[in-house]
Amino acid sequence: MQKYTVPAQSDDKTGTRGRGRPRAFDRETALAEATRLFWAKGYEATSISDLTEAMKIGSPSLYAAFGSKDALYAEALDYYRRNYDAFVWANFLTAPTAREAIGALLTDSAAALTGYVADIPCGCMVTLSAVGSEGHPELGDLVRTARASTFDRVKARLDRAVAEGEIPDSTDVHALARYIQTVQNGMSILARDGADCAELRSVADVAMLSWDRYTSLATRS
Amino acid sequence: MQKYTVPAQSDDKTGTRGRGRPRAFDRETALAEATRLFWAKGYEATSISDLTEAMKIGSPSLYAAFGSKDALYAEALDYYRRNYDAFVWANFLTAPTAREAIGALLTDSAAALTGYVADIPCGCMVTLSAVGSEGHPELGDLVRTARASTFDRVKARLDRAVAEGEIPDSTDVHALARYIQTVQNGMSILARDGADCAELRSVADVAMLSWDRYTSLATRS
DNA sequence: GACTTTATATATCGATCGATGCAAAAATAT
DNA sequence: ATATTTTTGCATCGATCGATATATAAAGTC
Repeated sequence: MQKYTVPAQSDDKTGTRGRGRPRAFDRETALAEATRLFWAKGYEATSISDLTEAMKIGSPSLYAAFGSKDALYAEALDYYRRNYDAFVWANFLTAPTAREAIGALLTDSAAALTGYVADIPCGCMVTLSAVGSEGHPELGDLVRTARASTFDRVKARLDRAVAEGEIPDSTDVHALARYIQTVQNGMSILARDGADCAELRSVADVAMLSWDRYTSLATRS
Repeated sequence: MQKYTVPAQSDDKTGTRGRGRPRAFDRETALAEATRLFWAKGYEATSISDLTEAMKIGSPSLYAAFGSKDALYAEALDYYRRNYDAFVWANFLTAPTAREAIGALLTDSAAALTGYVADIPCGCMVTLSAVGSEGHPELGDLVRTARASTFDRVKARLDRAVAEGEIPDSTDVHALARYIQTVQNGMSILARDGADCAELRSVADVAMLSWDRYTSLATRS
């Protein structure tokens, strides 16, 4: 049922000026290339020409397979989530305590955002996306929702920690979750500007000191 | 010596189809409008048409006065620095202790980045600028340098605090400064997504707990 | 092997991009 | 007043934007 297959390259060294259908393309591979391009350059700065060159297809194929630039970007965001979120969230989700979960989130973010774990662009595609500032309200909502999911996941974990008695009942989990989100967001910008993994790790270490202090305060106004 | 003046509006309700020179413009006012537009929408998403409309001038006037879109953006960055940096840095620079300086920086950032102190776009123009990701290396260097200045100012203040004995000699001021920079950067992204001043203030409060903990550790490996 | 379907490359669309030539009108000088 | 300079609005430039029409070659069907 898959519509786009790659038929063993069908060597197009024929003298016929390449017209028609000399080569098919793999949709997922093309989407991967588009994702990297959007990730590295952003939505506005990435043109259809850039995309077709990187995806090694013509623009009609792009539009037939993805519909529009907007729709392609939306699919790229989903591809990013499916393939790269685990780098940051895997250990968070399995950590036994909230402290270890948050620590893992920041530590793994330091590694992932600096390209330390794989050959990927620096910084988070979602965090650094400027889409939606004007002219693309739907995509703007999409990336804002994606950014909010970081907060939601962290806050849910903190709520659980309160329920389990790991941290005091009086803890302002909303403020603490916002703080974690802030630190992780900030790490993306530093990573984009060239900060390395060790530097972001030290930031994560310092950030966790607030956790210790905050969760050890028995009562708050 | 000023080249662009505004001659009391020279009411152009004349029947003559407005050709020629019906109105002069104030360069600084036009630059202010351009700055707001670049600030709110970013470099790529802001077109010359957007600019000329907001600045209420024709494109030839824009190019005569500023040279190019790149040059205008560079001037807008400078205008931003001249007019809005004080919101964030004024109390930092005059605070007697490093702790108060850092606290003021984060607190004032919370207010400034959310438009609490003036009718300005949310988030830092420099921090959120995606310029330089491709095609504009010179502007990219400019904004990266501007972003680095935050770190430089913070680190200089921390070095002074060490020299004055406010914080221990063994403090890793580089890591601490990077941490502060990270938090402030992250606040810009939250502000762009609609976080309000109170929320960012609570983030600043949590962030300062790391300061207290970090600077009270007598020895470090 | 001839016919139909599918998906591609070429070429190009109208719109808009950043950037200018030109003529007219305000400001200035004489 | 007249001439010169300055600076604008109008019109438009070539290039590129996102998106398509058309023609052609591969794959599928019989």
